[in-house]
Amino acid sequence: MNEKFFDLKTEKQDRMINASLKIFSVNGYQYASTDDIVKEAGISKGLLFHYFGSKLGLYSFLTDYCVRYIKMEITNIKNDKETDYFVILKDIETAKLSALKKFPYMQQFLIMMEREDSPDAMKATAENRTNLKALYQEIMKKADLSKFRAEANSLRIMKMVDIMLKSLMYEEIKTGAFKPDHYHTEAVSYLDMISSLVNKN
Amino acid sequence: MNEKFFDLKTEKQDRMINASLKIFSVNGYQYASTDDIVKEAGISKGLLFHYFGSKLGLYSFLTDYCVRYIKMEITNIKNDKETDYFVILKDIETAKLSALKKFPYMQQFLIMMEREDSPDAMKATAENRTNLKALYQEIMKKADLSKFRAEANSLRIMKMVDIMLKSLMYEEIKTGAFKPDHYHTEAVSYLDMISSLVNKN
Amino acid sequence: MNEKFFDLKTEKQDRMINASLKIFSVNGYQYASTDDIVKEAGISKGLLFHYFGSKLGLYSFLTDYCVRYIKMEITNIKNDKETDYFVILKDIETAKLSALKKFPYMQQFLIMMEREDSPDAMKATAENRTNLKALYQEIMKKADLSKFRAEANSLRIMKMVDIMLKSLMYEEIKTGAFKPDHYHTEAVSYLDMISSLVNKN
Amino acid sequence: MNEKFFDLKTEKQDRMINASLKIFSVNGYQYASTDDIVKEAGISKGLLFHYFGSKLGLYSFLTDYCVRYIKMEITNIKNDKETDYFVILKDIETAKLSALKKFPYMQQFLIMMEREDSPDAMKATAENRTNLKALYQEIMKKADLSKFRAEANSLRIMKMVDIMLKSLMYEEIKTGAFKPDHYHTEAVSYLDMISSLVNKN
DNA sequence: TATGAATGAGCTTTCATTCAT
DNA sequence: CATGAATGAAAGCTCATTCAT
Repeated sequence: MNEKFFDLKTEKQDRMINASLKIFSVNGYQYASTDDIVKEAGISKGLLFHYFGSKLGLYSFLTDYCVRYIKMEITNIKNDKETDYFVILKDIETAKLSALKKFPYMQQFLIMMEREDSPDAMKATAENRTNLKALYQEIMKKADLSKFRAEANSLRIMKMVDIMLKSLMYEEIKTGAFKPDHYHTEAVSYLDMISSLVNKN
Repeated sequence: MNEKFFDLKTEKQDRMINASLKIFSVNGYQYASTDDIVKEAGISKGLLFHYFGSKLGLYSFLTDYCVRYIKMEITNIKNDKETDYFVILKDIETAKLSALKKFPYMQQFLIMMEREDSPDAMKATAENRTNLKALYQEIMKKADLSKFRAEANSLRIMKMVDIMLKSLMYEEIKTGAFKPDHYHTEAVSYLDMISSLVNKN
Repeated sequence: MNEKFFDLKTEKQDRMINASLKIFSVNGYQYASTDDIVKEAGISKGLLFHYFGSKLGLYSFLTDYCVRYIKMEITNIKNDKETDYFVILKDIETAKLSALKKFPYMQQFLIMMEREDSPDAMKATAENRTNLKALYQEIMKKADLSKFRAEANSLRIMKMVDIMLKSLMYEEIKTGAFKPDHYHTEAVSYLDMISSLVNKN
Repeated sequence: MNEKFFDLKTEKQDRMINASLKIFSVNGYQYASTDDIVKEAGISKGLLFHYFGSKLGLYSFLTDYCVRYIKMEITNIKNDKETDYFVILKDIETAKLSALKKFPYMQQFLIMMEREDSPDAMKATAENRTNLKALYQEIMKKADLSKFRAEANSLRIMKMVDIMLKSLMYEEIKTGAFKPDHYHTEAVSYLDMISSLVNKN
């Protein structure tokens, strides 16, 4: 991408980013048309390609941008003392919720990114997907997994919970308008249930 | 579709079906090119359209075919007496495994079908998706959910398990060659673990 | 074409000819599909091409066949003594009417042939069109044009009448089912009117 | 169609229109290839579809455009006082002649349009064909048909003249290069002759 | 910097024609 | 003689990308 993008007025940057996130989130990489993106952003076709070179370049940039932003939100808010796996997860969910204020489509974009089936898009985002996963693992080092019942294989539990939360959000995205608060309530319900099943006592 | 397709030698039918399943599974509806399909099947472009009318017609046929096939496998193998939710699920997994012998890409195709984001493809498969879901629900009526611990909300548990199994397979598909046996072992491990957490005692 | 066509049973020959005439008449050369023709004739695709080599070859054969047939009908029936231009024309119309008994689509085919806009079809039928025109001119040599009023340029009158009759039939063909008797009545009305305007007294 | 077409330089608009008129006139709807049109117009494939959406959309636009243009020419030039049917017709012919200066293929296009046998093309032009016919009828209300001899059925005479003029032009178009002036002379000759036969005295 | 008209490779689909049986 | 499954060139159309202004 062309670094001069950051010299644009913040308002225009955000307009372009939000428009792109929206179109990619709603349609997925392949069905997102650059025509729709520039219409939504109120800019010209040429400008998009001037700054991002290609549709894939734009997608790649957005991936970077979102992962960086989410990392920041999560790093800021987390409570370093907490050791309960499920409580930490709930904190992360709360942090994500706050990221949606500025960029309403950011979460949807990240969820869609992980389901992307376009080979190009997958290649372009591989690094960031790994990146994000690493962050979660880093955070989760603090979790005290010894609280888990003996029957609960901790790796499997963690993967299951991860998949569960992503699917919940994906489902809401697909069945119409995604409502952050409703999702948050659902997510907490699941986490509480799993917690009561997995933690001792 | 043109019913004369079924008059072709079974070998050719299977070659066409397998090739289509493969290309659609690997690329998704939109990115699956009819050129690739005919190349893989070793037939001409015209023939494909002679039998299936359109790319969407082919996709629609495959959906029908797979759902019907899987339903048959599941109906045949299930043990009517069993009431344990997790044991029933394991029986279903075993049934699916056997379906893969003839059509290696059938499961992948069905998994991809449920994630399809092309509006056309979604419309064409809506009925079959509902259909398949109904079959699972029918089978699951026999499950005795009173075995679940009080903390386990049965609807949430069932949804979670469903998502879990699909994601497991999807993950294997996406990270290279899908190996039925490996998937099966994994699936059983998860089911056993969840069972031990959810069932009383 | 393959002359062995004439060794086929007359019934089959006629079935193939009638089917072809029908499909070409109704759709015109370009929109007539060989699939429709073989379906209508109850024969296989291969047979059609075995005898006629190509769609154009079939079309060309039909042109020949119809022109020859119509020439025969006209030659047989005409009254050699008649000299009134318009009476001769009415005799010809009556002769054409009788040709429709065996080949219902023959007239329509010939009318459509003259309007054909496919370059290939036009080239293939040029000779026969000229041929047919020559026959009419030959017959019309007997007409006593001195009966015409001075203001009536005989060449222009003849061309006008010719065009008029063809258009009348074309119109009936295009607006649904062509009814020979209705057409015949109309044609005679026009001929009578023009006669009364053009002939002296 | 995309209204931005009219923002293009007039020269380019005319180039695209003329090229399309030419290719459609010469080949008819079905045989007119979009490849030929863009080659003739010196533009890319994409541009054609950008402005007109589809081959049928282009055809439909041209129909509109020509009918509107011809209506304008006819409305401008006609002499409101004239009541002689044949003189009015000659005025119309003169008006048409002037339309050909800017768009040489306009008349040919309209003539071919009335003979079109493609179902799609026919549906798309039905309204405009009716439209054009209505204009002629409106103009012809001023004609004083009481001048006609008793033997001349006015409806039949008018239809005959109409068919005659169209066929004259069609014939010239089909037998090579259409020459407006030559056609005009021919048309006037026919009109004068018919006039002298049909009008009293 | 910003525009949007213009491009063309690549896709799905059609249909006259061929050829193994 | 007869079949019809199979072919593939050519058509209409899409959309990410370019470039003159």
